Amino acid sequence: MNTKAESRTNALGDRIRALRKSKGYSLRKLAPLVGVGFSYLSKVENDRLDFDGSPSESLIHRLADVLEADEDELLLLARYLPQAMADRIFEQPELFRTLTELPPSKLTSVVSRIKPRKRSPK
Amino acid sequence: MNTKAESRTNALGDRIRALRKSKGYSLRKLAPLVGVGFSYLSKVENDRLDFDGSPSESLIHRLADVLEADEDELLLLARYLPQAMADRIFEQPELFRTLTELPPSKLTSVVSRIKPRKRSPK
DNA sequence: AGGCATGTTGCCTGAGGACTGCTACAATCG
DNA sequence: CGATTGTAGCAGTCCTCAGGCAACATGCCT
Repeated sequence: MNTKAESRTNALGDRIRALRKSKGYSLRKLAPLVGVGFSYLSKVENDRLDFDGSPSESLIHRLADVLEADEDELLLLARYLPQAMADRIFEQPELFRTLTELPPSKLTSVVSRIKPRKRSPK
Repeated sequence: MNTKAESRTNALGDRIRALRKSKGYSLRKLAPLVGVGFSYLSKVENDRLDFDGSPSESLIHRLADVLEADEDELLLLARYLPQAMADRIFEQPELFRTLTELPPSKLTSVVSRIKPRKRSPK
């Protein structure tokens, strides 16, 4: 009943919109800078693409570039694997299989041991 | 100078061929069981697809099925992320970013601490 | 030798993805 | 008010992917 469209949280679009606004760009301004039409950008931000899926990886790339954002963050929101991550994963697959099989809580604790930082309250 | 074709080690094709032979299938026997033409299978095994890339995820799936192989293993060889892994990664992206940024040796040691040993025969 | 099963390769095509490029419309604002 | 902005629909384009097909080579068996 819901291929996507309604109800889906849409983190990517929201993030892009926020970035765009923070730069003071309108859709019509930004579009040519990343080489697409403004109406397409609108659809991206609202997660209203004709088909089901994300915009191309290369568009994400250009957006990160122009909006001076963290490319990997955007890639992940669009459900693309950043290159560096992909390399590591496919290089040591079993290792990551082990990790993904861990219960989330344990995984989190393991990582927090490695990397102390990362807290919530500001 | 080398889009791919030559020199690439081709782990996926080799693995599929091994599995196929171990089941005593010829290309022509196996092909209909996974719903593709035998010549396409040959290309898959030899990594001679027209373009650069892997066969479809769904073909990998059917191959794992028919050949009674570990699906995730094949998916990873074909550079597809197994669903479970993808879910975890996109669910907790920063966590995996941290992990992939670790030097390989450290990552390995961390994991081996979690999972004692992959070791040993029954 | 012939025949047949097997594997390899090059060209071809159909479907779908990633957009373009309009157009029209509603809301906002200065 | 007019100008700017965002939303939406839809036809049409271009390209890549995934696989099909026919022809070819090679081996093996009696």
